[in-house]
Amino acid sequence: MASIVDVAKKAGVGKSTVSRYLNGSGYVSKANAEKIGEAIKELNYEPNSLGRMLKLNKSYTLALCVPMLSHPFFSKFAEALEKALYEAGGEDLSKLVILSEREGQLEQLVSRKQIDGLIIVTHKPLEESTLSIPMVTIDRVVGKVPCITSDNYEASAKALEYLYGKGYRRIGFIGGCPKVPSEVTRRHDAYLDFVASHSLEDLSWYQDFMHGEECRRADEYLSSHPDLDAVLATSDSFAFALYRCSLLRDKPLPIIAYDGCMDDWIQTPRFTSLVQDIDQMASKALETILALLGGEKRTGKSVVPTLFRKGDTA
Amino acid sequence: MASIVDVAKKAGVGKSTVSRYLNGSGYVSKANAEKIGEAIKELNYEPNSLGRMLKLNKSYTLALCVPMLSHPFFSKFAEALEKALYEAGGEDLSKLVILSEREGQLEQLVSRKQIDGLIIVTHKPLEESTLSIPMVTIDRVVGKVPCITSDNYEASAKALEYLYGKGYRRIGFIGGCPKVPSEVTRRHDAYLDFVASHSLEDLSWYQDFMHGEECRRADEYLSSHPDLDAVLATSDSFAFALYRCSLLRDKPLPIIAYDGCMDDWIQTPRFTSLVQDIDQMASKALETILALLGGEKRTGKSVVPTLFRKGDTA
DNA sequence: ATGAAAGCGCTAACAG
DNA sequence: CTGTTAGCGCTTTCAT
Repeated sequence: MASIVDVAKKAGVGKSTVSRYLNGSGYVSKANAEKIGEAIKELNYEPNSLGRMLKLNKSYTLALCVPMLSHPFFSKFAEALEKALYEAGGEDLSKLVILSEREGQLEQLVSRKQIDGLIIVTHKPLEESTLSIPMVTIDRVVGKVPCITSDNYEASAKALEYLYGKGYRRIGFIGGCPKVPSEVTRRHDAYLDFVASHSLEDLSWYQDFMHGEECRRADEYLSSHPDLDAVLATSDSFAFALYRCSLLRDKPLPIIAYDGCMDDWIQTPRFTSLVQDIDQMASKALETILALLGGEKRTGKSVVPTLFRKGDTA
Repeated sequence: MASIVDVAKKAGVGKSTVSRYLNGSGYVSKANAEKIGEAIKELNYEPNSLGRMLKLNKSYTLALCVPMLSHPFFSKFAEALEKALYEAGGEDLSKLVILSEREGQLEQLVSRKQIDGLIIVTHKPLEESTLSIPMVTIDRVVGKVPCITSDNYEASAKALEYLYGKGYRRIGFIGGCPKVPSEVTRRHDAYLDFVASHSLEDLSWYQDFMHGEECRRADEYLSSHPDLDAVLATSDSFAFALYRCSLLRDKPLPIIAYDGCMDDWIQTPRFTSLVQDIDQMASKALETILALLGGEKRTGKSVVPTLFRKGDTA
């Protein structure tokens, strides 16, 4: 495996000249540039990133931490982020490592210098040490850490008004209540404001729960609220669960679903959905973390608009 | 940030002793071990992986290359692999980077020493240079590269016999035909053998296609085969598409679906499915690549049994 | 059992 | 514009 000194030797120059040539920093004479280019080609030289990493004390690696990669929203997000990172280019920094919520793993990766930056979609408590590297969150509120989110309040309000406009009055809400400060609570805020301002009854189910329990929760919800006219569900899973349970009871309940992530796989029912712009959220997250990595100070939240998409369920 | 020499100084020993202490290689006296342990604690020392990486010329990073991370099968696989990797432990080597099929990216990562091993689920043509590092494939056949797959032939045969046993005679098959040698072609082999041995008509659709076209393809398939009794679909998406299209035509067609990956999100219909044991495939893939990394020679394929799960669609 | 020393491949002052 | 030099933090002979 040829190294930079081999190239330098072959081209008859010093290795710093080769380094400059490689990085475009500093000047290299045309003549030398040419010789170096040839040497590189002949030797089939590829820079060894490990050397640069050590020297620069950077791993050229970003980590994405998700609660559950197999969840359609998170896998879409991860996919979009990976794509955005690739497109952002840069000689190196083309690696995205995926992590699940786990005790200590993130901390170790950080302290051992294996990752440069962190994108958090989890709602797991954070160790302080993690905070020492550039970080951005999705939805989650952590001190002054930049947060990318969607217009949860406005989108929810719009959906609820839509249902109201259709004449529904017993309008429900089902969703998981995060254990840590998060922008997604704005969806429930919108619901509460909505029922208050229209003098409607609060028919919401808003609690902490685990992925996988959606079906049971939806069933319990319908049992305790037998006379709903329509529901705003905060995830595709809840929407499907509600749809199914309501169908088994008698009529399919009008439903608006957050996300609408599964349309590529499921054609029916086509839910009326509040579609988060995952691509844009990923791009903004990346843009922010790259800025942070570049030394810029960033803080506060960045809001991405949500798309209301009419389907068949409401 | 404390380095190994700081620890050595504080403990009053040489840095090689600290290194030995850290790696458990070679001997270090009880007395020194204790002093080193204290120094590490006091300094809050964490080894910088970058140094080790350069020295050992290893990145402690594995790459997983998938066609589409948002596809339920692939995201489940990635999740399982990440979990298996974490559980395999090892002081370092806890990183999994996710890559999409893309021109040149893999090659660059390899030549720049940014990944040590590769798990391939894609059907993209491979550059030769990529083959220079340890690699394992899922389903795909590439020379002597170890391949993890499921018992595609037997599982398909069993499903087809099941349909036959139910009295169906006009049994169809729909699936994508990979462009490169792959174990999944065994599913179609099983179908062809099945219709031949039972003197049935070959009613299969088996062509190359793109993700996202399932619905249109299914519709075309039903148009050209209006009198099917039942179908074996090689993916959840095809199954859903068929289900939907057949429903719109008149009767819901009996369907058996490969994968059954979406049961966590969709409760209805519950497809009768051939469920691949993704966790086990991921574990085997990891076990194999770690063995390869450890210098073992491995080759040939490793077959994981598929589960036949009765649902409501057949 | 241990320390000194060399060196992995690269970048970045610095002096020319 | 360019070469020399000095490390980045770690592992690993090799003497002792």
